[in-house]
Amino acid sequence: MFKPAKQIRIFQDVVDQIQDQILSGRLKPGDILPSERDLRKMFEVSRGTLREALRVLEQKGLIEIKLGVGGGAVVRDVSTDKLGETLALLIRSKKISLEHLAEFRKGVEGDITALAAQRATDRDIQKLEHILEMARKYCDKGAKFVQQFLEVDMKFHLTLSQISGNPVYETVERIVQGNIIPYYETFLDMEERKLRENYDDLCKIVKAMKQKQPEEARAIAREHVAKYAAYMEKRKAENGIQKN
Amino acid sequence: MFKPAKQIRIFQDVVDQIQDQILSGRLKPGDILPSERDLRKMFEVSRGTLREALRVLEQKGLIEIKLGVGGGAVVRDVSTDKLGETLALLIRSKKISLEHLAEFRKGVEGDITALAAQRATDRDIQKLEHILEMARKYCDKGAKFVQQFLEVDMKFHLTLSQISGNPVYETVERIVQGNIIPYYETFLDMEERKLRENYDDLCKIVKAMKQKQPEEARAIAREHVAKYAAYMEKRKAENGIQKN
DNA sequence: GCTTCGTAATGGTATAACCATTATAATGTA
DNA sequence: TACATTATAATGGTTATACCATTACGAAGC
Repeated sequence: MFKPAKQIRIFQDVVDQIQDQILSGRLKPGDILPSERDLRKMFEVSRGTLREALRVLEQKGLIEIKLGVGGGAVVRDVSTDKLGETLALLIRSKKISLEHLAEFRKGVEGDITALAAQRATDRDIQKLEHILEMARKYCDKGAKFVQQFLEVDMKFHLTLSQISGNPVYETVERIVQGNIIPYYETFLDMEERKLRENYDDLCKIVKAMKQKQPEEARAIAREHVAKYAAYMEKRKAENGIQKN
Repeated sequence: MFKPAKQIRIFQDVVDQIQDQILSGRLKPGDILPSERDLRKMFEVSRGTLREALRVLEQKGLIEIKLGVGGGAVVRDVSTDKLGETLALLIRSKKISLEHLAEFRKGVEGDITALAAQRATDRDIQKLEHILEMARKYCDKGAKFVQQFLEVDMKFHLTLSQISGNPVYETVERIVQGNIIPYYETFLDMEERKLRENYDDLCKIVKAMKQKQPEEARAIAREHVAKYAAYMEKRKAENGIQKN
């Protein structure tokens, strides 16, 4: 019937107030909040309580703290970093396996590619072809440049997600890549044949996009991801056996 | 060449130590950490510093604090709650629109349904048919039971994500639903005809699943979501005009 | 055997002091 | 004058201590 008359935790009230100011846009990225000692007076709380509130806001990714004179809490642009961090926690705690993530990526990458194929401008295609050129360069240089090749491959897919025009896909792509890559990076000794195969896939995707065939592009992208995941899984298994 | 000799922020070291214990499984969900005063002594830090560390861990969703005797920091099961909260921040800060989220959902829901169609056991189908029954009940009762019907619809899709066998999809489904529903709930006056149409879609999905036709199921699911989103967008627009 | 109430453990808050870092201004030097 | 050096003060980071609020548990009383 009634709500408790007061907040149980004062610092939570401080968090809410500052967060509202940021999300409503009254505090913009780059703005610097008053010093802890000044804020303390405004909110009429102790410095410890205020600092607990700042820790929460910092952890939420809404502010970052700078030291020294003129330092303080700087309002950040709300970003997707924290989403990635939380996902990493889920992976580390074995709630989510890399196989599951790879399967998810297969679907998402397909959707992204199909959308991109529908919406790509000539300029977008040019951008992709430029990336393809770089990919080819590293591909020709042989197996020693796997690292660089894979970075370009990453860039390719990230660009596709941008072309899709949907920030959700862009975010998801970033998060998934950021969490899959580090785990696979141990097995970077990809054969040159595989590299070439990978490169050919990318070319086919761009070709399908040019011909405005979204479903064709989707199918290639799905296969592309599936092949990559399967190969990495194989290597992982081999490596696991070696360890015993 | 060299890293700084010490952590700049002591509480961060405390956070890392406790987090490692949790993620490695040495601290399990339900375990209670020593009291602040005891932890303070173990880490050899002040209580304020320790509390800042606890705030960070709490915000990460790794612990929750209980008051009173026998209270303290209880280790939580690493969950997906925080992912949803962060996404909510992105929506509130206008980085992501509901249209974008709906488009994303269309793709994901399709993938989920296709996977579920491949992997559903007889028991899974039974579960879905039981949900369908409830949906039909509310559907027959007419437009006054929209709220209940939509809850069942939600349950249906969540169950599909479970059947898919991939926790990533389950997580994504939960997050997306948790963020789309509240924004649409304002326009709950759905017509009975729409309700029936919605119900028919669900039936068709189950039918396709029974016949082991994943691609058919995918197509229906995609259309289903698209229709729903379009309808809600229409209502939102109407409502927006009324407000002027 | 049940209720009531006191007690102690524990998280939440406040205050005051000091340390570490850093931008800026003051000072010194070529 | 121009540049390097040093002092100063602002600001976040940490510590110590005390007190308040909440809550489980057991003792006292009915």
